[in-house]
Amino acid sequence: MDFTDVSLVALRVFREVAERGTLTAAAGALGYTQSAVSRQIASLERAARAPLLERRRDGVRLTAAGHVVLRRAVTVLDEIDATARELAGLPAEAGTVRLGWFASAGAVLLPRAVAALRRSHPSITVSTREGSTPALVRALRAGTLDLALLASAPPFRPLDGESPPLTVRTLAERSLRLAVPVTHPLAAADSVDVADLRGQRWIAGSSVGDERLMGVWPGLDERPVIAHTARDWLAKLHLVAAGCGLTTVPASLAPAAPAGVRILSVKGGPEERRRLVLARLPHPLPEPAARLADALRSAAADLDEPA
Amino acid sequence: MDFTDVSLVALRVFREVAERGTLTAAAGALGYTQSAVSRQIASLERAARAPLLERRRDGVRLTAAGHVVLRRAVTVLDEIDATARELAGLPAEAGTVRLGWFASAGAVLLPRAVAALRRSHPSITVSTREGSTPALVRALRAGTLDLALLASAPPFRPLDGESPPLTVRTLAERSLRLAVPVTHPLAAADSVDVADLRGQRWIAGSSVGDERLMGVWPGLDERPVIAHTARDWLAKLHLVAAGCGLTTVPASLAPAAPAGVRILSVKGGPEERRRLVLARLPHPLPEPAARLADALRSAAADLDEPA
DNA sequence: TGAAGTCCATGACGATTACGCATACCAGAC
DNA sequence: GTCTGGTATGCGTAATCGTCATGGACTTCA
Repeated sequence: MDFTDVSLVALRVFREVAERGTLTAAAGALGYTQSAVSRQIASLERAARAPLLERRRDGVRLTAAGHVVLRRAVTVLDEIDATARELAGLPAEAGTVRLGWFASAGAVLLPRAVAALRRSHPSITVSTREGSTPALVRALRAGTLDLALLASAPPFRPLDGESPPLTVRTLAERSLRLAVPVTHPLAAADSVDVADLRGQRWIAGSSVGDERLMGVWPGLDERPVIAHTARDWLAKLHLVAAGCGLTTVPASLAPAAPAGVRILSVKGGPEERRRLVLARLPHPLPEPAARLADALRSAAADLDEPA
Repeated sequence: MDFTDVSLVALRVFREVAERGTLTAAAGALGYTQSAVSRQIASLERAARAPLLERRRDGVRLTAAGHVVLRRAVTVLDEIDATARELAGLPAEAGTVRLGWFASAGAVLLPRAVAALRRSHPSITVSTREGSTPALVRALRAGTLDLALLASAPPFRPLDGESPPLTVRTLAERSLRLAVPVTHPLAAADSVDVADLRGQRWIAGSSVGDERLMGVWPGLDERPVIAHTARDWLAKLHLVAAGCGLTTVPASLAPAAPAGVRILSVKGGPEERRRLVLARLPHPLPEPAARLADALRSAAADLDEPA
């Protein structure tokens, strides 16, 4: 079995695995069994005469050979899909751009930029999906996304160690904010001191295990009390409005705060800088993607100006 | 069955069929049965929801949809094969050029150009194969060749009706010549009159059926006597040397005439112009192919000068 | 320290697929 | 008619590929 005899479904499975980071997840996404995916990958590795995945506790990562195959597989599969569209008489998908975004960008920046783009370039179709930073980074590498809106915190590491490195452009850099109920004593002032945050009840992000505890003000010198955990921003903010606790929010989310919530800055501690960045593969960007990138940039700038 | 689910072997089979012009020939080349090829094509057409081949008495021709699929298939298969090479640690085949040639070019122009190129650009690898004009044209379209050296006779039609049209460059245009044994009465002069060709015995090219009878001087007002038929130039010329008959030769072959053969021009009839042309796909040429094209051009020019 | 959860690999089995063989069909040459 | 190109197709067999079920390695939690 030579590599020239690989099957397209094996390549498709491999791309999905590269994007999901897990055989099991890829199987779910494809409607296969984990077993089937495992076999497909095994057969692909046999054809390549080299391991393509490095098996780790929490899933898999691409090896060097894996990156080679992924890059090629993406162009092959894109070509096949383009053929299918061409045969079906559909216009080439030249006018669409695929954007991935981290949840914090979904409430304000994303709708504004997409609306602006629809006004200025009505012919461009934007399709987007939400995802975690690693998922979006993998999707960029797998060629499933053109652009990804990501959050980045100090020490502003590169998004992944792979090569070629992703191109990253900072759209906005502002300090982390605090969401408090308007009924809360702290809500009286425009800003609070970090010392006043001791003993508060917090609404955290994903349950636990995340490297840093999202939602709780970083660097507190106590073990925080987690009253609730929620991934969804709307839920989080309404929990805050209901007086269930405090939480941190990126400054860019401020315009979307519902009634009953005040967004404050926090003084007295180390500055907590947060970046909103736009990432993409280093290759030249297709035209519609470049236009969307422009729209995102100016939407981010507008966000900064009036503040 | 969607087109996105085609199998690579189906694409490979299809490319081979496009190149050979016949299911049976493709089957032979691939080591398959004609039956298997027929089924693969049928399955491909089912996936494409459109006939890709037009069945004719003497084989098949690509339909419009067939051309779409062929173009895509070529890039897909090339990508796959490049992946295989990359995985095997082989250098990308960037330094090689594939040339096809019509038999008349094989004795003089081809060896000279390849030798010159080896001197001037030793790092370029040239791989060549001989073939009939339609076979070479199909191979160009199937992406199996970068360049093709072809013979062309009035009325100098385009090589095929397909689009995009092939790029054709004339390397040399000279008149058809006549090969006679040195012992023949006609060999006394430098040229013969067309009237003297009546009643001669001829050595023709491929048996028959070819649109025009190769080897016999065109336009004779009699039914020529075919003494022998031979496709191979060495055989033909030695048959001439042995006094078995006369035959026509392209002027470019003159330097390769063996002892015992004289190459004469023919006066008194309509001028019989023959072109030696270099054909390729209209896309930009890879660097090594451009160098070989240069070498062929100058070899052809050198051939013309000293004449 | 044991139970439960994550992940991937693999043996057994069944359904589908894809091949080769033989044959049918069609059209042109003689 | 018969022969010689070509393609299509019924049939039997062998290989492929999915699912199911299980096992092994490891982490997390009580």
